[in-house]
Amino acid sequence: MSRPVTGDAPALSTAWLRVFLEVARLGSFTEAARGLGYTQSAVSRQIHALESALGAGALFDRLPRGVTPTERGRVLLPRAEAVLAQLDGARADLTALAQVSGGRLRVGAFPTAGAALLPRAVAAFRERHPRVELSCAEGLTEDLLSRLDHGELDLAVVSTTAGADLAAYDLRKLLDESMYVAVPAGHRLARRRRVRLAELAGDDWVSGSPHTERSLLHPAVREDFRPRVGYVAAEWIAKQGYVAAGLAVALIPALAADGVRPDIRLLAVHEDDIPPRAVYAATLRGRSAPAAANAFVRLLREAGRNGSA
Amino acid sequence: MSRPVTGDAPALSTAWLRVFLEVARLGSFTEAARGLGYTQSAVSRQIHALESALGAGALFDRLPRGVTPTERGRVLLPRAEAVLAQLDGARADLTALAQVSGGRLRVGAFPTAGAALLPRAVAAFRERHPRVELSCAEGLTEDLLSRLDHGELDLAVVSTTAGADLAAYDLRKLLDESMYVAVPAGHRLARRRRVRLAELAGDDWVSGSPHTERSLLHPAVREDFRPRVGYVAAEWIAKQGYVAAGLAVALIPALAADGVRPDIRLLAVHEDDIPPRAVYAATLRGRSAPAAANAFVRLLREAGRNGSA
DNA sequence: GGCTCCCATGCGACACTCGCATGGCACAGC
DNA sequence: GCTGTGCCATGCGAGTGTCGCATGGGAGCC
Repeated sequence: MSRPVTGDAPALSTAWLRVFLEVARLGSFTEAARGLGYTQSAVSRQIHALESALGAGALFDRLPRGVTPTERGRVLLPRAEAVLAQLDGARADLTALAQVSGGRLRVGAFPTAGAALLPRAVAAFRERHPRVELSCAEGLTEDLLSRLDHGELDLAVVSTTAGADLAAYDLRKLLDESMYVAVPAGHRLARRRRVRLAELAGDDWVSGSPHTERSLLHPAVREDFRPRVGYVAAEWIAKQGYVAAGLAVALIPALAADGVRPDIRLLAVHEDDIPPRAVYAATLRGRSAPAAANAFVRLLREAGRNGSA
Repeated sequence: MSRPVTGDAPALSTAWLRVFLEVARLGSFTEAARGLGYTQSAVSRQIHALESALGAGALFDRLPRGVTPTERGRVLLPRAEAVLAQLDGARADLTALAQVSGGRLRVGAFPTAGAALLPRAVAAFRERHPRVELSCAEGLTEDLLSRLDHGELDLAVVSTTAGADLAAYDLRKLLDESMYVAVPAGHRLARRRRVRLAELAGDDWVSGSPHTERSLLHPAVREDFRPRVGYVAAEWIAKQGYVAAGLAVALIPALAADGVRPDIRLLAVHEDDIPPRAVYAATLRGRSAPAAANAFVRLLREAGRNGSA
């Protein structure tokens, strides 16, 4: 009904095929046995087993001075070689996977990770495992997890912000991401290293959305801190413009803190005001991760340690 | 030193591969077991055996609701299919050989067989076994046997004339070939069916060679019959010319008796004068003949029975 | 005619694979 | 929250297969 081929044909051992090829090459059961570490009787039996598994008809003519393949044997020869070649190829493929010198890896990451974390890990991965086909995609955490579910991604770099159900995935923590406030170089707090958000209650804010619920400011809002969003800009490069011009201040995740323009200062936000976000590498729950994914996670952690987080 | 691949890798059973593919297709050990006629435990063990034969690393992730191939499993999938396809192909090749619907057959025959015996057998063979690649070569018996020895022929149609050592071959008798004397229609014995050669002692003969030792006349020469070779012609068509013109008589083997021109009569020679030549199909001693060769021999025998011999 | 070389086969030991039954794990439903 | 269900893993005993050892038989060579 379903499978077109491979009916109830008797199974056979690949050892038989190896013995078959060696016998054909050497023209002798005894010689082949010597070469393969078998007894002559074992070779004789294995050839007999192969002959009967393939149906009536001998594969070798037994001559007084060795053996010669019959017509059937000559026909089987290239097939047996192809079979063993495929098996060798399979083994090679698998060892390549184990040594992370083959296969592919599809990584997804939330946008901020693309600033420094991901590029660093990708660069290191490309250098160490150049033969792995690596592809990176950007997306929001929810979207990434969905693509993970659909088998479109092997690994997703996500953060705990969204309400997504991370418990349904295997997580490996990469880093805790703290938050900064970007202020213009001439700001009154510009010399400080750390601030409480209440100190900035009077400033105008530039944010990704006019509604704080949908922006980075969301976890910071409380009674004594209701930020006034004076400007809206989604891209960090635009936010920088407003900040540098002295019009507003802005929140910036630590992962995006690299390469900020020189006329802007970054002040660490107290973790009681905005708790650090955990950044995870997520894989499907219960699924064993590809070796390449494990190697990539290792490099992501390194990148997280070396970078500012 | 010699073989590049297939080191001492552990052997594996093709049954494991079939089970592997079925499990991958159905996503369940239990379902695969049902379809293949195994127990679930047997499937579990076979997959485990395959996994350990291919080195560390699982091929399936065991989930609460069935299994899913791991990366390794996905890589192995096409390889396993290729292996089983090659095995199916091998089986198909072998059954084609057994049913004489494939393979090749190289036949050699001595020249006279090409007159009628061989063409008839070839025609019948081509009709019944159109997918066998059949080739025919002509040659003298000694030459044919040599080519058989060198593996250039699968089957040789030979006769006992030459001093060749037929005992070194496997022979299957096709027919006993008697000899005829060709005489012009107006010859004094033209109405006879059988003659003794002594009755033709006074006639001129046309023969393939001026020396009787190297012609068909050789076995006929004795004290009371020393034929006078008046004309020499190698080709039977030329001999016919001399005979039809009333200039000479000629010996003709039964196999060449077909299609003789109407102004010539053929008289059977008494077998005491020239003993019948045995015609054999020869194959290498001890070598099992291809199925196509056996079929061809059968057709040769039929052709020999139906033709004039 | 004896010798040698090669493959086939009976024998006992060992390993493998099977089915049966049970156990463990995770999810679903009451 | 607990039990039921579905799925895979595994211990056990029986049957089969495969091995090495030893021997037998057939064909050529000296």
